[in-house]
Order: sequence, then structure tokens, then C-alpha cells
Amino acid sequence: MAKQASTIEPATADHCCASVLAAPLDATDAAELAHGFSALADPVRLRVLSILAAAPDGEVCVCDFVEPLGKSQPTVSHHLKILSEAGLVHGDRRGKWVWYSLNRARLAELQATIAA
Amino acid sequence: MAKQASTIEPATADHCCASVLAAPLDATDAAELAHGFSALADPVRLRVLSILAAAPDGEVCVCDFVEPLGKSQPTVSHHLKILSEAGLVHGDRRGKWVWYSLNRARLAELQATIAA
DNA sequence: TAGATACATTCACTCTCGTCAATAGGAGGA
DNA sequence: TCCTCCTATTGACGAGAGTGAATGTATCTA
Repeated sequence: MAKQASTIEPATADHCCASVLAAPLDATDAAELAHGFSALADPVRLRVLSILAAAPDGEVCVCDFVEPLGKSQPTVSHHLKILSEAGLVHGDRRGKWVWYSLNRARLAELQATIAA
Repeated sequence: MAKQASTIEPATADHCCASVLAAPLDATDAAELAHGFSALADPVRLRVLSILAAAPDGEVCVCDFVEPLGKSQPTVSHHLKILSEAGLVHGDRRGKWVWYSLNRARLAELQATIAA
């Protein structure tokens, strides 16, 4: 993988938690964290996460996002890709369908960075 | 006040915590939350919060952001305005200087919305 | 009052993002 | 194999964000 991801590593989290409120936060860490929060800075993507969290099996196939979100299929796919690159969701292909699930650990990581 | 703030209320938080992982999250709540995370989705603004958190008195005047951030004064002022509208910081004018402080409660609110 | 200082605003520019139409890729069924 | 369905990618467009030069506003000092 690791296709584009320009200067920012997607969801490596090697040094896990560069907290905003603890360290002085150098430019590199700030850019990585900002990249993570960018994935959350869109109402469509937040609703994607919400739908995933509410799913009984914890999984939702792409086609089932289109109608509740009111967005076209390419747009939904675009947002899922961004969430995937941020490490917030994971896609699993099964036959014709791709099932997406929530990565709660990654969400908890981001949460920890703004913990008081 | 209430100057621009188009369709989104800045930091009202009337119904405080529309969690991403709890409710189905309608479009309105999603837009408000996305607005909050947008304030965090920039490395300069994250460093502003970091600098504020590390300040001994919990306060930093605008002029003291310019050098560590490496941005022009208008740019710094721009980012402080965005953080202020998101309710994350508060500016207090004292004489010629404006001292900014961190609103940890608001940060905790945002944190709670992505709590697992 | 005049000048200096600190901060905010306006304006213009560039670049990125969200969106959709069109198209490509991949998997199952006939 | 061919066809159909599901998903991803590409290309193009408009809207918005980040940036700094120039300017405006507010406060203090002489």
C-alpha cells in the first residue's frame, strides 16, 4: 500500500500519542494530528462513523451508505477512502460487496491527543 | 455579536454532546461537530492550543505567537479568530494587548463526542 | 493632539476539498 | 465467455481555506 499519503503517514501511530496539551508539539506532530482531525472535519464522514457505530454487526457495505447519506456512490467511496487512510475504518471485500467497519482504537487515539 | 457564523452556531453547545458513536447523528448535529473538528484540523491551530496549554499563566498574547509559529501577524490573528469562534480559546483585551487562554471545557466536549 | 504600538480586517492570490458524471476494475451468475 | 452488479478511480468544476501585503481600529505615551 502506502500509495500517495504525501508527507503524512496515515495511521502508523508509531509514537502513538503526541498530545496537544502536553508537549510543545513540533510542526511534524502537529501536521500528523491535523491530518487525523481533518478526517473528522466533515459532516458526511462523521455520519459515516455514526452509521458504522450503530450497525448491529458493526459492519456496513458501501451500497448501504448511499441512501442515508444522500450522496452519490463515488462521493461515498471518496469519503470512505479518506477515513480508511486516516485509519478510522477498515474495508473488507467479500464477493461483490465491501464491508466497512469502525476502528475504535484509532478513534480513541485521536481522542487521547486532546485529553485534558 | 453573531456576525457571520452562517448556518452554524459557534460554541453554543446547548444540547452539549451529540456523540458520534451513540446516536444516528443527523445532518445538523454532524455539521456542528464537523465545524468543531475543523478548528482542530490545522497544524498551526493545534500548535496554538499547545502553546496555550504550556503557558505558565495559561495566557499568551498575540505577539508571542508570531515567532514560534513562523506565521505573519494577520495569519495568526486569523487562526485565533477561528479557534475563538469554535469556542476553544478566549481573548481578553488588557490595554494594548490581547491575552488568549485555552477553554479546556470546550475541548473536553469535543473529546467526549468521539468517546468510545 | 500627535505619534507609536498591538491587534483585527480587507483584499487578492493560490491551493485544497467536496461533489458528481463518466469510466474502469472486480466478482458472481447465466 | 458474456453480462450484470458493486465498488474504485479519473477528470472537471465550484466553493472554501490558508496566507500575506496593505489598511483600519484601539490603546497607551509624550
